[in-house]
Amino acid sequence: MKRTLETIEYKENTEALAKFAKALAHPTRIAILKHLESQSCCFTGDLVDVFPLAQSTVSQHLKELKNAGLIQGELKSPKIKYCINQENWNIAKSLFQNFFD
Amino acid sequence: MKRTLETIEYKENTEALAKFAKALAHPTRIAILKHLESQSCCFTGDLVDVFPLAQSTVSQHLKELKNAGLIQGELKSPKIKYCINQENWNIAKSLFQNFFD
DNA sequence: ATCTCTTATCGTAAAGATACGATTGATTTT
DNA sequence: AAAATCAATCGTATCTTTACGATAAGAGAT
Repeated sequence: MKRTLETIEYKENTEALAKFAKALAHPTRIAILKHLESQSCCFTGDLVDVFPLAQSTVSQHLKELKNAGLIQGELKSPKIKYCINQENWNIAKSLFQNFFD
Repeated sequence: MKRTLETIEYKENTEALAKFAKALAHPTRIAILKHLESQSCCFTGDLVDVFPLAQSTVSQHLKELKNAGLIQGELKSPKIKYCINQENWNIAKSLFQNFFD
């Protein structure tokens, strides 16, 4: 992407909100989060069974959700248990709430 | 993007939510919407003055917001007045609300 | 030590997103 | 009719995203 020379300065929460929105900007990631909400937690393999996607693709989506802070993984060898990160989830929730009035 | 052969079937609201999230997935578009909320309405030119971006770039962001249904334009020659599309705004609002419990 | 199971990461290809300048199109003013 | 104004669209370049298969990495079991 050809970037403008000057870096744009956005208000405090604008970038945070955009970052969360970006994490939610794919139906598979929405579905993963819905699944985690209903199950409270689950393993990567469970998701690979649910979606007709390659294991590597699911793993990549999980990585993005993790980078956005919306989920966290815990090693339960040999599996990894993923859960919602409640703290950041609540932050995202209030950011969206405030945004929509 | 190398697409999978079978089209994934998501639940009713999953794609709609992802579509709205995608529209919000850029700080400039968040800022535009915030501006429209505070001003109730504004012209393209106003936004070009606010952001250090080319006129064509701002226009492109407006187009995406319009395609997502979050805003609508009205010709007030020779300008175009953009406003929030309240109906769809409320739909987006409730989708996010439900999603975050 | 080797094998198995599970998941992350690497390499890669195709499509999409983001930015710009230049041009076009529509309307209003001169 | 010509000029000016405003915003959309076109053409283009670059970066990012999304997908896959293949490989690596970690822990537990044999």
